[in-house]
Amino acid sequence: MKSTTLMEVAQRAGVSTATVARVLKSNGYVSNETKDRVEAAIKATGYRPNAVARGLRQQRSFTIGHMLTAITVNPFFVNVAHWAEEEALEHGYKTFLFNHNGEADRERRGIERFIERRVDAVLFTNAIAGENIALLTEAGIPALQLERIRAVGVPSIRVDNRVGALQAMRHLVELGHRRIAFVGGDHKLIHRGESPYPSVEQERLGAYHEGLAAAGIAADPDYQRLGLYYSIAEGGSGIEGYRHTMALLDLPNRPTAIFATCDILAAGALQAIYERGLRVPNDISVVGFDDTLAVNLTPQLTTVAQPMEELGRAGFRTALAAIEGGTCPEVAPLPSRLVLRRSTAIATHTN
Amino acid sequence: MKSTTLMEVAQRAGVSTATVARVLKSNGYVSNETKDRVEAAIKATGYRPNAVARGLRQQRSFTIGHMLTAITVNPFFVNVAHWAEEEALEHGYKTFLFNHNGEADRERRGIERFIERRVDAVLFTNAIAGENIALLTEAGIPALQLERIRAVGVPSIRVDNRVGALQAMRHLVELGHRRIAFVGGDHKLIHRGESPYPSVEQERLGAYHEGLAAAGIAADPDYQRLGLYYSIAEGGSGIEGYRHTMALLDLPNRPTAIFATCDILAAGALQAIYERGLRVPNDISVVGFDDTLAVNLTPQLTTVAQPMEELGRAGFRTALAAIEGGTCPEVAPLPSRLVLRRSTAIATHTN
DNA sequence: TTGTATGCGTTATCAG
DNA sequence: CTGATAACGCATACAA
Repeated sequence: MKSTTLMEVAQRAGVSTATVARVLKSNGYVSNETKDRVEAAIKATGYRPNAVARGLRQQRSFTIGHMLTAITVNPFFVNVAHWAEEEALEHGYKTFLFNHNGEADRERRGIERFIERRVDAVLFTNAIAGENIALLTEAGIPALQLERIRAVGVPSIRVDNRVGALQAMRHLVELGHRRIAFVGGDHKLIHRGESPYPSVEQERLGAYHEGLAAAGIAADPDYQRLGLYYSIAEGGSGIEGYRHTMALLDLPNRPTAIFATCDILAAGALQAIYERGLRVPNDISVVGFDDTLAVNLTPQLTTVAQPMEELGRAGFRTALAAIEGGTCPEVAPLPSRLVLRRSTAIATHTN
Repeated sequence: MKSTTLMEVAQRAGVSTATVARVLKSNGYVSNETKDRVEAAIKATGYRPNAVARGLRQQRSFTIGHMLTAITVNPFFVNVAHWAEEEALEHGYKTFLFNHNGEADRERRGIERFIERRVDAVLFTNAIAGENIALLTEAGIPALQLERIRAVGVPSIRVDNRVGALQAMRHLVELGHRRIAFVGGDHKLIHRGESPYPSVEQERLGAYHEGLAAAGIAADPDYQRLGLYYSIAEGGSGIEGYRHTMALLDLPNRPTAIFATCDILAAGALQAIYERGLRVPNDISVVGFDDTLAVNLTPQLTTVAQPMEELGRAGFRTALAAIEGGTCPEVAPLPSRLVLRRSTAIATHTN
């Protein structure tokens, strides 16, 4: 059953395709009488515009590509993708997703697909390699990096990790904690490419030290555990956080609070603590980062929320501005913020 | 920077567009000499086929639509979507996603978008309304229901919920549990439309009773809690499971095991149990369903895994068969299976 | 083995 | 106010 075309509608209404197009876009002059006839014909035939033909004609597909790290591994990515899609929808756009799984080669292939599909712009959450982004630039397709900067000169929307992390530290300090551990990403392992800004990892670790210093607490290297957030190959479980936490609990003077800078890491931490027969938050407090798994963990996790909705929405809007305006507007970093739940409490055993 | 066209490649190679097309699709006869010239021209110009133009010409967009309930709420949906996308990729296809959030009206609008984009087929995980699917059929676009059947006469790939659920029940019984509670979806609240098959909820509840009967255990209505899995409006937290579990724990003779037929429900159950100061699995065992949140919960959850990868992959393959063969092949129900982790143990306090 | 020509469904320009 | 007509980039039937 072939779908109706403009031509068929025109014939049925006894007008030309140009006239049908005019009533469809409600621009240009059309007499009310013919307009009614055309609208009747449209209804009668169940005509639906062909976006493919329009894309070819207008040299614009009303489609963007969204390159993601691994949508099934960290819920952060689904959320950003979802809200970008939602914003796109409201502007007549659809998005294509692609997961590079941390492999530069896959990222390149994904970008090639995007180019073939003639997407009007590409969002990266997160990019891997600058030379891949360059493929887009060569093709005249605007690119925008969300959250993490992997290539200089490519526009981006960053997150202010510092505000939220500082709130978390202040919160713990106010609860009387002084032995606060940090479980987070290792800048050297995670950061790629170059950037004029500090990496996400540097920001979070920096805020940890800043918070410590503000409270007059000396940093204890034993309390600082750096590594990967999760292994994509291992399916994204919290095993990394589990291992770090076990090591922390084995310390002669174990921490009374743990700041894990990813909910997945925090999930592993909670498992380790539980296994040791300790209770959160009575024996030890835990703060996460992202606000993804948080509500589903036991106990519900106090965590630093990332602005995932705004990241996605602003991401699309900015890309659209680049498509239409030719230039990509600057966007101020989006703030993170602490969300209080049930995994933090007044410090006990503080010596 | 406009992208190169076949025409430009042809001119550069001193041949016609037809010849370039021939070497591109490596069909038809092309002399080695011209083939080399054309390939050189392709490389030199950085030519990339225009999928939009091809789509118009071939009356095939190499794109499918995937209608989802709510991708950010239940990780089940991301996983199915991801694997369908992955399989699609391997066949030169891309997918468009759309979340209807449980609203029939949104589903209709999403389908209209799919039709305008001229997708070659649509996957539903899960459909809401049969009359919406009919829009596709009228447009000559194959539709396929995954996991849940909401419309008769529309092809589907189902999951055998019974096998896995029976394994779970047998597992609990073997551990000595006799007071086993069921926390799950209410067929009357969740099932929509009509189907020749029992609903997912009926299958799971049926297996519960079957497992009970096989062990010679009388079903206790107090142990059976039915409702929604989660509220999309409430952001998909495990609050439903939390409430049911609290009620179960208040019972004079509380259960020693809970079979929650969704990991989100189980997450809420774990929170309730924790809040009451009981330990899983020592004081009470918990089994979930889906294998989504399971690895990240505390303790890691024993759960009935759904075949999400196969559902997605088989979903796309079957849709492709429908696109190319005109008819949609039957697919046998995909099995679910129990995955053992750390939330189940030998029953204590069994009177 | 290669080239020519036509049309896929729109939109946009131009003339009437 | 309306209608012809020409692309958009590609694939294919048909000629040569």
